[in-house]
This record gives sequence, structure tokens and C-alpha cells, in this order.
Amino acid sequence: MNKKNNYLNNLRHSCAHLLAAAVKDLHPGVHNAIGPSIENGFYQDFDMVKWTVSEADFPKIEKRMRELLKSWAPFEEKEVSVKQALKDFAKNPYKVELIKDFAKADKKITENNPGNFLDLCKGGHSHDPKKELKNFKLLSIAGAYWRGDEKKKMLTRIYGTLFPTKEELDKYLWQQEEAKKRDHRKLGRDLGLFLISDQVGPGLPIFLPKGAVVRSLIEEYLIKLKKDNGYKFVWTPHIARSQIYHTSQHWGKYDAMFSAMKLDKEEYVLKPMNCPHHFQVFLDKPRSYKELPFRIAENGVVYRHEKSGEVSGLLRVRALTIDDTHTFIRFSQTYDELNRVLKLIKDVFDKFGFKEFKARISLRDSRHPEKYLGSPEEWERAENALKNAAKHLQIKYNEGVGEAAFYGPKIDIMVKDNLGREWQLSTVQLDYNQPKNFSMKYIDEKGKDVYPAILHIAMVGSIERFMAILIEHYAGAFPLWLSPIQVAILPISDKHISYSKKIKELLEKDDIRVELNDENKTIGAKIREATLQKIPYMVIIGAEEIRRSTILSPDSIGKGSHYQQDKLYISVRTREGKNLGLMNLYEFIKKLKSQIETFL
RNA sequence: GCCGAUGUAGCUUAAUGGUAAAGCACUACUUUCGUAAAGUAGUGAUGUGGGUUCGAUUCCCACCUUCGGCUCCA
Repeated sequence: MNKKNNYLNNLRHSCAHLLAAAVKDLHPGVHNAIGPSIENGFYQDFDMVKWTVSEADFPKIEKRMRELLKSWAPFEEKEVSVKQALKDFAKNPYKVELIKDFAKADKKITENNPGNFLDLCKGGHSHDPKKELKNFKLLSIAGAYWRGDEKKKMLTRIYGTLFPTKEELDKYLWQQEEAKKRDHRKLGRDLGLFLISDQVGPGLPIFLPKGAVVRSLIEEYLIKLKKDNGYKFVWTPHIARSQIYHTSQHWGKYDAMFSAMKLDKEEYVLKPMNCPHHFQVFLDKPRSYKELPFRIAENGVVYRHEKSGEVSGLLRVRALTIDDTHTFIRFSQTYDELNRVLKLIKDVFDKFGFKEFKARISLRDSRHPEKYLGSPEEWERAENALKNAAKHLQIKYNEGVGEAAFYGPKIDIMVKDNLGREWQLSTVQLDYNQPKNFSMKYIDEKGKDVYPAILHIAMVGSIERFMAILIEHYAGAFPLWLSPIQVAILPISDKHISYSKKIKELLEKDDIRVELNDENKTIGAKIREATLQKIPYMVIIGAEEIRRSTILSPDSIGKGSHYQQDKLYISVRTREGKNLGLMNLYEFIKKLKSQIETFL
């Protein structure tokens, strides 16, 4: 952590003390637990005992914080004995627990008291509270378990943030507002993309016609990309005998599995992952080394029992579609195949306008070889293959030692969206374990049976989650190629509808997704609606356009085949509000096509 | 799942222990309009199930939905 961050963290952490002081001042008898600084602010946990606190109390608490701040002096840490500390905090069971733990760990115990508020703290504070702690704001309230342990008591957590200057605080609050405006749940409704029905159930999104267009465009793109690069698509059903997950060793370890159902006399479950189904494809017949790399893919729907409190919009759902890919390789092919996959992943990011990304490579903890399957040499080779492939493609990465699964190392790729937020999208996992569980083997040049390695690949992860990320990334204004409606045709009055219909037909003939607004509304209202719907282009048609066109009477349009696109005129406006003026249909279609090809 | 908040029409919001208000949207009619909201009228709602009460959308209980959290360690 750099110096600047330390300074900011110290201020935020100090502000948590101030919050604790204010709440205890309002309700003597509550216990303050811990109050660290976090990524965008700080929090303070309380055991409210017999009181309650809600966001409605924030103004009152903030006011008290400001009052107390007036009398606060610079923080000073004072080392005290265990005995003294236990005496000072005898009434606070959380502090007592901490003091005892620290004593056991032989840590120094320090206290501070910036202004009639004694607290236990390791240090790292403001040297000028009156000045430095001014620009804070309480944000939200939530429950959190003491020490993050769901078996322990639930405390009340108050979140807040603080910045050194008012400008920085305001900027942060503005960014939060902006993120709220882009919230895919709000845009999903406003733009008619998807809905979540109470009758169908939480975490089970339904895609409306426009959302379904976006969804299938994403899927079609991924299918084409993969097909063009040697992947064969398969299709697998959504349930399987429970036994298959015993074979894969997921049973009992994977807690998001839905309860089993009885069919005839046997137990079946909804599939929580596609892997075992895909393995059946490999197992279909004896495989030769000549068939490797053996690549199969499917946008496979899986079902995961996410905790009820964790489902949210499209980000966390219970029915999701994974752009799943399994590649069976021989060991010597690892590096080449990784290179190939990572390159494709970069293509995907390009296509969707993610300019910044970085990777995390999860490695084994070499001090504990017993925790991993396979020999240290195999691991060494696989890990190096991952690192070298990332290096070769100039992907920045950091290493997570000890984060690998027991069956192989992996690489996860995170992208940065247009608001600067990071999302994990892709994952490529090496697996030496499942071939053994399922007895998947190929026959090598010498006629010997050999276990392949498997690459588990998801380029965008869940299509639903990816859509949520895209909606927020683009703030609902999808690039032309991905827009559910690409062109809105807006006749000025109903005298111009017939000509508009012809234009619509001609655009549709060129595979442009068009919507004709023939409602009885003013042109201003139609423009407003199309703009709010974030439709990239509006085509405005009135007397002027028709007059300029070679065919003067709307009735004559389409009669005979003499019309030509370059003789039909339209006016064009963009969703950004730019008036592109009069142009003929040929020019317009050419413009659209070229823009679609460069995926803008 | 747990803690807290929440639930009024398709959306955004109002009000009340005694007929639930409005804007947008929708429907009909009028208007035929030139680059971000034409006019008039109409349809439409208290999440579900219990309880208290003469009477509940309002108070109480349970359930459900949605939202913020539950990884960040004095």
C-alpha cells in the first residue's frame, strides 16, 4: 500500500472512532466492536443491546459527530498492560475478547483517547482530527456477524466514507449516483430487456423480446467465434442422475446443488455445472491422440441454489447460462492451447469494448504438496505454461499462491468497465483430476492409454451476469451491432406513414432491426421516446423527405421494381442528439453496415 | 439462511383507523404536427394469509418479494 493510501486509511479509520463515540454518546451502553477503513470508506460495528438504529438516524448521528469533533485532539497511542486494558474495557465483551486474543498472541496492546472516548486500537490515525475528519458521510446500515462468523452474534454495521476534501467527497457521491442510474435492474425495466416474475420465482429472470435479442446476439457471436476456432458445439440436458456428481466428487462439497428429485425409482438433480455432461461426449468412444486437442462447447444452462439473500437482478441468479468450453489435451499441448484460448478471450473483450483487463493466476502452495493431485513436476509445468502464455500475450497478471484448486492451477481475467469498476469475466482452469474420476483416456502413438488434461474455459462466464455487466458498462446505450432496435422510424404525421413503412421494409431487407413509431404523437415526443429508449438512430420522415425522393406519391412506392435506395430520402438523428440531416437510404444503410462491422 | 430496511395502478410518488390522490404510461376522441413531452375524457392500485376492531391500506402476527449488507479485522 502506498503512502497516500495509508494517509487516507488513517483518516477513515479515525472517523470510525468518531462514529463509535457519537453512537455511544447518544446511547451509553451500546458496545462498539471493530471499525476499520475499507476500500471506499469505513465501517463500525455495534452491539446495539436494547437500542435500534436506522438510516433515518443518520442526520442525528452525523450532527453529534460534528459536535464531538470540535473537542477532539490528535490521536495518541498509549501502550497498556493486559490487566489495565481488561479493566478499562470490562463492560465491552467484544474488546475483552480481542484483548485476550492479543495477549495470547503476545501482541502489544494500545489505547487511544482523542477526546473523552477511550478506545482500543492498534494505531494509524489522524494527526489533526478537527481539520482532517470534516468531510465524512454515513452511507448505509447492515448486519454483520461478529468476526465474520455466522455462528456468532449479528452486529449492526454502519458504513460511511470520508475524503480529505469536500470536492473529493462530492465526486465520490456523484459517482455513486451515476452507478445507480446505470443499475442494470432499473435499465432492464426501462428498456424492456428482462423481468423477474414473482410467480416464477426469485433469481429466475425472464428475457423480454428486446433483451432476448441482445442475449442471442451475444450467444451467436460466441458460437461463431468458437466454431471458427475449432470448437464443436454439443447440447446436453438440464438434469442428470445424482450418481454422476458422486463420480465427479462434487457431491457434498458443492453446496449450491438443488435438492434431488425422484424419477421412477432413481434420484436426479438439476445440473449445477456442465462438465460431467461434456465428459460423456469424450467417453462416447475410444479416443486417439490424433483427435487432441478435442474441443467442445455449449452455452449450457445450469441451476445453482444461491442463498436467498444473494440473488440479485441478473448478476446473481439461480438459472444461468455458462459459455462453457472443455478442451481435452495431451500434456505437451498445454502452452499452445492456453495461448490460443487467451487470444480468443482478448478478441471477446475487444468486441465488447473492454479496453483494460488483468489476470490473476492461481497457483498451488508448494509447501503443502500433499494438498494437490499430481506430481510437483506436472504442476510446475502447468503453472509455467499459464504464466508464459500470459506473458506472451502481454496480459498483466498477479499470482495467487495457494489459491489453486486441488486438481489444477487456473487463470481468471478481470475487466474494467466504463465507470472504472472491475468485474471478473473469464476463467481458464487446468484439470488433471476429472479424467481419472471418469476414466477418460486416449490412446497414444505407442498404443498406451493416457489420461488427458482438461481445460475448463468460460470466456464471459454466465451470459446473464455478462448482460448485467454490459448494460451497466454501456449505460444501456448498446453499440449499434448489439442494440435490440437499431433504427426508429418516426413519421411526422400519419400522412407519412405509408412512405415510412416502405423505408422500414427496405431496412429490414438489409437485416437492420427497425421499429416504426406510427402513434398519434408530435415528432418531438417521438424523438424523446426513441432517445430515452437509447435507439442509436432515428429516421425522420415528413413532407420534405418525400418531396426530395424520386417517387413523389406514397401510393406509387413499391409498385413495380423501379425504385432504388439512392432515390429515397430520409433525415437522420442520433441518440446523442446530433442531427445528421437529409441523406438517401443507400448512404444510410452503408453507414450502418460499416459501423456494425467495426462494432461501434 | 442471517441482520436491517422495504412493499399503494405498468412506472414515479401522495394520503388516511371511516369513499385511496396525482403525473407519466394505457384506451377513446380531437389535433396532422419538422428534431427531447399537443389537448380532452376514460380504465386502472394498498404483496399474501391470519388477527384486533362496528370498520384495517393504516395497528399486530406469519409468510412472500425487493433493496443494503453478511470477504475487509482493535
